[in-house]
Parts: sequence; C-alpha cells; structure tokens
Amino acid sequence: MKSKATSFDIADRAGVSQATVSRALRGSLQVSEETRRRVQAAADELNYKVDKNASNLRKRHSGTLALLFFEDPTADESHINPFFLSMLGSITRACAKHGYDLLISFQQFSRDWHADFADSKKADGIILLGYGDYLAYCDKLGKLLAQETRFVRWGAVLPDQLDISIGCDNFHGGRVVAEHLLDQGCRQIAFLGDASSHYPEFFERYRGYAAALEQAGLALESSLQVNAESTERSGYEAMQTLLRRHIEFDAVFAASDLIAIGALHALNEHGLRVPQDVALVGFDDIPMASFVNPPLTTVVQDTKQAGEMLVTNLLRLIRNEPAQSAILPVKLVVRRSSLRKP
Amino acid sequence: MKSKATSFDIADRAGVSQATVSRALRGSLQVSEETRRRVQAAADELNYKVDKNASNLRKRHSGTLALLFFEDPTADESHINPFFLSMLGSITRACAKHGYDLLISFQQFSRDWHADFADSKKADGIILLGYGDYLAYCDKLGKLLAQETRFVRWGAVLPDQLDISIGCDNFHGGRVVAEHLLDQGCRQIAFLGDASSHYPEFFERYRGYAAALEQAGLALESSLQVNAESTERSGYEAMQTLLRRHIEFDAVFAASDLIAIGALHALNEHGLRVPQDVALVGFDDIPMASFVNPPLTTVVQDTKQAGEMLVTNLLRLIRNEPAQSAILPVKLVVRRSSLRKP
DNA sequence: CTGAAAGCGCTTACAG
DNA sequence: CTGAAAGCGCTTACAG
Repeated sequence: MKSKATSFDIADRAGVSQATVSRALRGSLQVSEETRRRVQAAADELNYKVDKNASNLRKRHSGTLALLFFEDPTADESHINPFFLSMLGSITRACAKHGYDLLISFQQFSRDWHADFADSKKADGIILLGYGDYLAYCDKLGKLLAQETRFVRWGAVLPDQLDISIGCDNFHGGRVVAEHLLDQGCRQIAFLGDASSHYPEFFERYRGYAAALEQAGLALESSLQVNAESTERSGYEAMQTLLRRHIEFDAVFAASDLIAIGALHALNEHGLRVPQDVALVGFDDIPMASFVNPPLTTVVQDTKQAGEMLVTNLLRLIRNEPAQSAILPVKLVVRRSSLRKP
Repeated sequence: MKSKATSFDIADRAGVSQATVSRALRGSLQVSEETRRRVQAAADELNYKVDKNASNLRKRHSGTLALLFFEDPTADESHINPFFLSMLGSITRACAKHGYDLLISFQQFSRDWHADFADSKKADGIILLGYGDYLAYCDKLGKLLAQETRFVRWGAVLPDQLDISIGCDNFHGGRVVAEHLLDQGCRQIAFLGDASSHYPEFFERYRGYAAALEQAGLALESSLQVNAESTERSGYEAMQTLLRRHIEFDAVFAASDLIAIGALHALNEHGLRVPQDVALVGFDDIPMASFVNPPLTTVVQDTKQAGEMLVTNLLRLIRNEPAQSAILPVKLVVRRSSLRKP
C-alpha cells in the first residue's frame, strides 16, 4: 500500500514548487491559469487531497463546528427528542451550505463538557442544544465565555444573558395556545410542564398561557399546573398526578408534544376522550404529533430557519463580527385534539 | 485576548522540556509521577488543551470517524427517516465509547461523495448509512475499496460483496411477518416495497415473505406487489395503486414502517379498517409505529447493537485487523394492526 | 507569477 | 526518566 500523495508529489509531477501547488489548489489568483491546470491534473491523477490536519494547523482554524447535544442522564438512551433530531438535520444542512463540517457529540449535563472541542482546535465553535436545567448550565456557560470559546445556544432568549442564543417565541406560543383553547370554550386549562426558571423555555410558555388567562379574566389555578420534563413518561406521570387531584379541567396544554402524548395515554386509560372530554395541545410539532389519535394540535417552530440562524451567528462570532440573539416566530397548528366545536 | 497556551508554555511553567510535557499529558509511563503531576498542574492552570490538528498531523490519524448519511434528492428535507435517526444515536454513542469523535454529513446519492473525509485525513474511516439504489451505489463503493479507504456500510449482507457491511436478517424478518399474517388467517397478502436488486434490503424482506407463502402452499401473486421506497408518501401512493387494481387482499406487508403509515392513510381514506378489513404490518419499529391508530405490528432491528457493530468493525479495519460482515437478528413485535383473531 | 524558507504545535525516535 | 532535534504536510509572508 503506497502512502498518500503529498503536495510535494504533485509539485514533482507538475514541475512546479510545492508552494505553487498549494496556491493553485486553493484557487489563488496569483497563479497562472496554465499552471493551475497542470497542477490540478497532477492532483487528480494521484488522487490527491489536501491534508486537513496540516492545513488547519497552519491556517489556525479547523473549518468544522461542533454540535453538543445535551441529554438527561436519566433519559432512555435509544430515543432522542424528535424535535432536536429535526434541529440536527437543519444544522447539518446549514453547516454544509456554509462549507463547514459538523462534529456531533452527546453530552450529559453533569459532565465536564465545557472546554473541549473548541479548545482542542477540533472545532472553531460550538452549538449547544438540548433540554436541561438552565441554572445548572449557566455556570458552565460563563466559563465558556471566560475562555472566549465561540458558541451559540438554542433556548430561551432572556434579557440579561451574556451569550448568543436563538430560540422561538415561547411566550407568544403559550399565549396563542391558551387563546385557542379559550376560543374553543375551555375554561379550566391545565398546564403540564416545569414552570420555573430552571426550564426557561417551558416557563415562557407558561407565562404566555398565564397572560392569556388573565386577559380572559380567569384566575391562574396553581393546582392546574404539574411539573414535567420533555418525555412521554414524564407527561404520563404528570397527567396521573393531575387526575389524582380530582380537580375539574376541560383542557390540557402540554409544554411539549412528548408530554402531550404521554398525557394522552393517561387520559385514555382513565376513560377520558380527547377532545370531547378534554382538549389537548402540545408544542413542537414533532412528526408523531400528526399521527397520534386524535391528531395533536401543537405549535410549530421553524427548525430550518433555527438551524440556519444558529450556524450563521456562530460563524459571525468566529469571524469576530457582531452576532445577535434572536427570537423566531411560531405558529399554531390546529388539529383534532383541541376541537370541541363542530 | 491572549492566544492559547502551547506545550512550550506548559514546559516553561513546569520547568521541564516540551517533549516531557507531551509525554506527561498522554500519560506515558516513562515520566515520573512527580513530574507528571507538576505538568498536569501547569496545564490546568493555563487551561491547556492539546491541539488536535498538530497531534493528528504528527500521529497520522485523526481519532474521528465520519458518518455519511445518504438521502434521496427527492426526499423532504425536513424529515429524515426515523429509523436512521435511531441508528445515528447509537453510532454516536458507540463512537464516544471508543474514544472517537464523529463527523456527520448528509450526502445525495448522485453527488461525488466518495473520497472525501477519509482522504483529507479529517476522518480515519467512514460509516455509510441510508437507503438508495444499491446498484448505482456499488460503483462508488468499488472506488472506495480501490483507494483503500476504510469504510463499513449498513445494509444488506450479500454473498458476493467485497466490503464490510452490517445488516439485519431481512429475509427472516420478511418470513416471520408473513407467517404471522398467515397465522392470523390472512391468505391474500400484499407486499408494498421495491422488490428488486436495486434495494436489496427490501428484496430480502420480499424473498422471506415469498418463502413463507410458498411453504404455506400459496402462489405468489405479482399483482399483489407494488413498488415503494421508504417514505410515507410513497407508501400512500403504492396503496392507492394497489386499490386501483381491484384485487382482493386481506393483509398488507409494508417493507418499512413509513410505507405502512402511508398505506394506513390510504386504506382509511378508502373506508377500509385496519385490522378488521385488512391486517397491516411494517418493518423497523420507528417510534411512531406504536402511536398510529391502530398501533402497528412491525419488526424491530437492534439499532444499538447495529451502531456498535458498525463502529467496532470500522475500527478493526482502521487497525488492519480482520473485520467481518454480520447479520443481526430481528424480532416481530405484534400490535393491534395485524390482529384479526380476538 | 513563482520559489525558497519559516513555522503552525505537536509526537517520537535517538541519546544520555 | 528527560532533553534536543527532526519532521508530520501544509500556508504564507518575503523576495524576486
């Protein structure tokens, strides 16, 4: 097995210096068209590819981005939240579009993940994705910032944050869900999902919901809220908890589709029909949402745009250009699970 | 912004040579415990991380694997086949477990994807994943082999192939599905999915199905087979095609869950009930399978093991150790969609 | 437009 | 156990 050709081999074959090979192959305008062609031909014949390790070392950047995907250590290993999967797809595409490679890695929240890819120069910057306790997370974010690691984050966009993050309009999303439910005649709307600053995205959805209720002149019943994280199991359990309270409710707003699907199972088991007895709405519009029975009303986030924004903002950070957090619009998708009027 | 520390900075601070820093940090046994500790301390203080580009260049391998994900150019951009998503998760985890990073990239079948990551030394080897026309693909596989690129593939394991691939027992899977359906009293079992050597995995499932029918003394009706690729839309259309033929059938075996779900919609629209009028079975056990109504009987492939096998075999190839194609067992999961007996 | 040379930050024989 | 030195394969001033 002959070892791979280097730029010197190409130089020999094309009868030029190694420096010229390097220039020609990167399309430098300094090199004559004739030379460029000869070099290219030699490179093709020898099946030459630039060694990225060497060129990255010299150029001092890697042309790759790292995607750190956080997951709860308790989560079922085999199932990643489908919403993030969709983000992953759009991020991958956005990277490709901008000529960057993407390194992906699953991380546990608890581990020492900060300072890794970027510091070891495997990636020029990092995209942070995943649900998890924000307050626990914040500290590490600060360290990244202190080290001047370039990163962007998907999540809530809060007024006082120091990092760049892209998120959807969770407040507005929560509000339109509640308004829709009110419009359907519902008056006792339960909320399934964590509603604290530990999970700012859910909290914003909750606040939007609360705002709509208030505007409708309804009191916010704390007994109608049950904590849940974004898994089916958690949704199922939260629903059971709610049912055990023996409080009347005619609608459920689940902070995510996965929670909604879990809740749906619990409702079914309990003999309650959706939407006749209880209207149900989720958030995320994961593919499953339209397949459950009844199809689930939910809120779509534009993952394609989200991925693109994450990547372009990270690229700006890397180039020391101004970058900016952004809130993306959301849209309510009405399906059968929330329709109580004929 | 001070630039990042190098091994020379650590050497200064620890009062040793740069070579010793390198050794100490990689845990070489040559260096004394006392020195190692001092170096480590200095590295921690300066927040030092080895520059991977430099170390990879020197060591001549990258410690990363590339995952090339093939998708039909026609496919809906936003939705990746959930089955592959599950594979992606297990591959990512397997890489992490073996201390490798994972680069991911979506590729179109048509593009010039062969010879890329591995040749540019960004990855030591490649994992190939995705559905697509095998015959079109084969040619490029040959080129990879010729260049001595290390790669493994998820897909059918065929007797005469030259590359290493890992796949599930498609033939057996097809057979157990058909046997189950026969056992439910079905006699006219349609097959939705491509049944040619262009899509060897589907073809194997078809052959398993055919074998079961034959064993039951039933003739193979070609009019009961309709081509489909692994998308909902394609399944929906294939079902419509079948319905337009006005042939009697009492069961449908869809070559994938996505096809089955599309078929289910078409059946519903046509006023046919599953499983009462038509029993339905899919393949893959994607998360959605248990959420459709009725829940879908299907065949599970062990994606966790699959990911692990892909990675370990690729690693063997990289280390010039013997690697071997493998067929993983499958299991039928019976849900309501195929139950015709009470 | 092209070449000779320096250097990116490591790892690893080679000496001692 | 440690150090001095070479070299991995590029890119990019610096000259001409």
